[in-house]
Amino acid sequence: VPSRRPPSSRSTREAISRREGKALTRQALVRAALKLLSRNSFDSISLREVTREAGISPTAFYRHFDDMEELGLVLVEESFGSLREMLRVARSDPTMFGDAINRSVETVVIHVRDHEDLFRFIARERYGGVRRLRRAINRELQAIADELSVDLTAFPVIGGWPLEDRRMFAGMLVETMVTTAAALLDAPRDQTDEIATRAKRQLRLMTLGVPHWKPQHTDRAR
Amino acid sequence: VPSRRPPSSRSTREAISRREGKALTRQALVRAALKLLSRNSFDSISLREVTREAGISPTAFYRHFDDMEELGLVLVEESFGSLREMLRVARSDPTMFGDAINRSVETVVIHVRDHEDLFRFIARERYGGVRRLRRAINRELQAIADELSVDLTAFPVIGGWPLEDRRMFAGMLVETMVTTAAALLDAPRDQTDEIATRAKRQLRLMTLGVPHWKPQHTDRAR
DNA sequence: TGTACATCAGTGAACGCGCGTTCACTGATGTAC
DNA sequence: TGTACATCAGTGAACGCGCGTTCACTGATGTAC
Repeated sequence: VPSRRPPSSRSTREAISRREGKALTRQALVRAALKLLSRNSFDSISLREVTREAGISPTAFYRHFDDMEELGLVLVEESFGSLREMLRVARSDPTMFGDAINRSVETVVIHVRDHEDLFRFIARERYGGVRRLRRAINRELQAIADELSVDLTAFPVIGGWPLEDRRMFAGMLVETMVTTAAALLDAPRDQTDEIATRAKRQLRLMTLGVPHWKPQHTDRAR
Repeated sequence: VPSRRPPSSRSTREAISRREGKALTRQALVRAALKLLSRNSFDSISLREVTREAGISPTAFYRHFDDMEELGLVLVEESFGSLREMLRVARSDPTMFGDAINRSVETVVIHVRDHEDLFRFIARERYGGVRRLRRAINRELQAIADELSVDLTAFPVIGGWPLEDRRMFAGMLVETMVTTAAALLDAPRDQTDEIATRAKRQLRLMTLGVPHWKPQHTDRAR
């Protein structure tokens, strides 16, 4: 009668605490779900598929999540955790050269290739069939756009815009990045450059409009 | 033992040919699928659900489609059929006033409200879990963008751009429209104006960049 | 126009299958003394 | 340090259910004469 430790057991026989083991299994469930999500959408994968992929019995699932929807929300959290970390690193990476547009697009290209499952999940479920996931994802994207709108204060012309205008522009940038990521995921590798170039040109055109934009008056009383 | 004509039988007792009856049932299946798709994504709805919603037995499904995927592809075809018809009418509607941006956004707002299921299907399955549907939808969107890039020749500055540049711009416009439609569908009614205004401002900013864009040389030899 | 036969959109029963969830359980890890 | 007990992550059997698909069928519509 087998009943040993977690499915993703370390090859070395390190002593492993119950807490650590549980965390490992949970991670296995999350990774299993992300993997399955690259083929299907969230509301069509089953609890049993996830546990099978993670290497545990279906019933053990309930030790970690109440139901699939809760797993989905954790997926959103963890995906955006990774994404924010990437952005944080990218912002302060001194080895990146070139202007902001080229840098940003290249960053997206690299990270999409390195974390396909994660980006696919976000792109797919953003408009997917599960309301709470859509909400959670759009909330996170909005938060990223809001942070970006603060960063924009450091840029020449746009830095002087009122918050609301910077927010609009940040929204366009984030939107372009997400669309580009989705396009990269669905296209063969040899179209990578084409898609990246297209994104750069689109961003360039947007920035060309910036100096000619008349910021809206900050007359709060509408 | 009942075995009468189609589920969506005309209330009046008009004579109905076999061919017409079959077409009606097929339409009922398409409409049923679109309706179910507003709650779930395509790869999570079942053949039996669709037939139940359409009011026929599960087995009759096979008189119309080989399987669900075929129904999905028909859904794409018919959805874009309607969409193109809307665009055609919108382009030639003499009762629409205002500049192109306001007109376009207002057109999207009106049609999204009138055909929620249709737009939701396109937005949802564009990045959804069924490869062939994604492909089909993106092909159609590309075709719409291409048509638009021809229409753009009629506009002041942009009309002189080379095709490739107009295509890029048309792509941005279509993308903005799709995103706006998706946002409208997922937001409560009282945010309609806010979303529409945002779209108009984004489009305005893009067009401000146009006069300052340096069209790429048409040196075909790269 | 009437009759005999062909077509075929729709039916209901049946199948084997994977699903989510419950249950009582096991046995290693953790803790109290 | 050793012992006795508690905890709890994971197990396998079992359940009822909806699924996709097959099959032989029915009876109104369509067609040939």
